[in-house]
Amino acid sequence: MSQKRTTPLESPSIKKHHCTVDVRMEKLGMIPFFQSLDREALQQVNEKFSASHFSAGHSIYEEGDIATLLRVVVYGAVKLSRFTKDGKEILVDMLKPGEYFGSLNELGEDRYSETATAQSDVCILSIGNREFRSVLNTNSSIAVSILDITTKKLTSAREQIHHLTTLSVEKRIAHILLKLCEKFGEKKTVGILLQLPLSRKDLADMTGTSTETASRIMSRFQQEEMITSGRLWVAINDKDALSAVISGT
Amino acid sequence: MSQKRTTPLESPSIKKHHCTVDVRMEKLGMIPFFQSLDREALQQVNEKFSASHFSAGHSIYEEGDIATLLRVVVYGAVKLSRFTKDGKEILVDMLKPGEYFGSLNELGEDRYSETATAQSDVCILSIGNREFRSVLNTNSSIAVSILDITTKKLTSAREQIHHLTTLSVEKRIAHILLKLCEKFGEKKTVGILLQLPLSRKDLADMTGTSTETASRIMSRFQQEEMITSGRLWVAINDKDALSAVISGT
DNA sequence: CGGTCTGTTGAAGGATTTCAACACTCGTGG
DNA sequence: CCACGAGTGTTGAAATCCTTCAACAGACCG
Repeated sequence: MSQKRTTPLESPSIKKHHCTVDVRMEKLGMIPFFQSLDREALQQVNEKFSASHFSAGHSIYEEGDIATLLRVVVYGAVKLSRFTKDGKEILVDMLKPGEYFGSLNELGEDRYSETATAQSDVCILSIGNREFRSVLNTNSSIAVSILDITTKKLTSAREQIHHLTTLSVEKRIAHILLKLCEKFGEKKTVGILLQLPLSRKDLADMTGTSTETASRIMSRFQQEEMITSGRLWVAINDKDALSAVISGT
Repeated sequence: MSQKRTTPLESPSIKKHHCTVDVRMEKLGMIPFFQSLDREALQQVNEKFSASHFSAGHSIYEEGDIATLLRVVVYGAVKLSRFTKDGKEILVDMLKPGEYFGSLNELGEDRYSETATAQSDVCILSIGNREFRSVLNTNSSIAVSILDITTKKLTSAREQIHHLTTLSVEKRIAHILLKLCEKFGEKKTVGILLQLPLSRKDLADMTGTSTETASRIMSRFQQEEMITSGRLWVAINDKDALSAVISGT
């Protein structure tokens, strides 16, 4: 077993031609809430979107900016987070291709309640808030579909609240690792690699703890061979053991 | 100033005739997401709902039950909460008349992710999940309206996560008091009375702390005359002072 | 007027944060 | 090509906020 730790993550380079009209159509069609549309309706919707790219670490919009666009991740991972006055970051959600974010507000401008950052290099489609609402109004199946997604996110947020108030930091980290595993996991020769750049600070911000505590716990997990981890990457070796950590005393 | 502390809350007795067809129509019309309907459409929707009553403290449904009904609070307050294995309760939301709860799932039964309890005596309207989805599909304005509400709840849940991970217990309690004040507050001779039965344990469960800590902090607030409180009731005297607690060091 | 539910207060103990110092990785420019 | 520096990860020790355990007081109900 090589101890050499070159980053095992996929190269995040984006080929610009990813966002030609045809590929956009294909991507839009893959998005859960557009799956009910036929090709013609999809084409109509497609014309209202415009594409943009951001490289890793760059901000897409910031908390407090006036919210006008609804966006969809086409490629890469987007991090949603909030900041305290003294600069501490709280990680709200981590999005993968097919998920929406940004403004879904009623007309009359609200402001973004969180900051969106490109976690890796990303490709984004966006549409004006106003236009999207007219799509929703003409197409109730899309509205219902987005409602379902939002309801699930609400349930998940409430689950997180539950965890924050009842579980120890160790269990919270075990849980978030399993959750990320389901969403971003990719089977490799040994274990399941999380296909996104993930620092100790990101983990800490997701579980509401300090970088140091997250580091200590990850070290322990690694010693017990549940995970393997290096600079900005994590692989899970033993899901069952992590589950056991959560249920244990 | 009388130190006598008889409960200043409104008598929670429900007159049964509250739920005659006419009154139901009136109540339904007041619910935010039905306001776009004309009288005829409202009547059609109304026929699909059925009414029920629960007295304070009784369970409406429990976490894990099969979820088939969507419900709307007509009168009183409903508490949504979750429980840990060892019985600790986490308060997820506190609902007032006009708010919906229960199942909003896709067909193919899911289970309730939380327990609903009558916080006071309550009157509830309910409708089958399946039927409600057909209402949504024929009436996109309702779907959009519910989507808006759910989006707001999601934002609010995320704000709570933010608070849980960055604020001290004292600040979290100050914050929840202000939030409850906006939702359930009623101006009285002195201060603003929260129009719902609210124990120290409820406050603790909302802010993710222990009953004792909540009690200590409420005592301090009362000593500093920001609030007045007795058995199962709280009145806020000085909102600005509570805000100051949140922003302070 | 006793029992139960709710609220209060003290003291000990524990989980986590904070402060501090150091090691490692990676990209960049000399 | 190597050295440097910034970003990231690790580890120890002290400090702190909060929980837990325990005992008791007051309010409400039958």
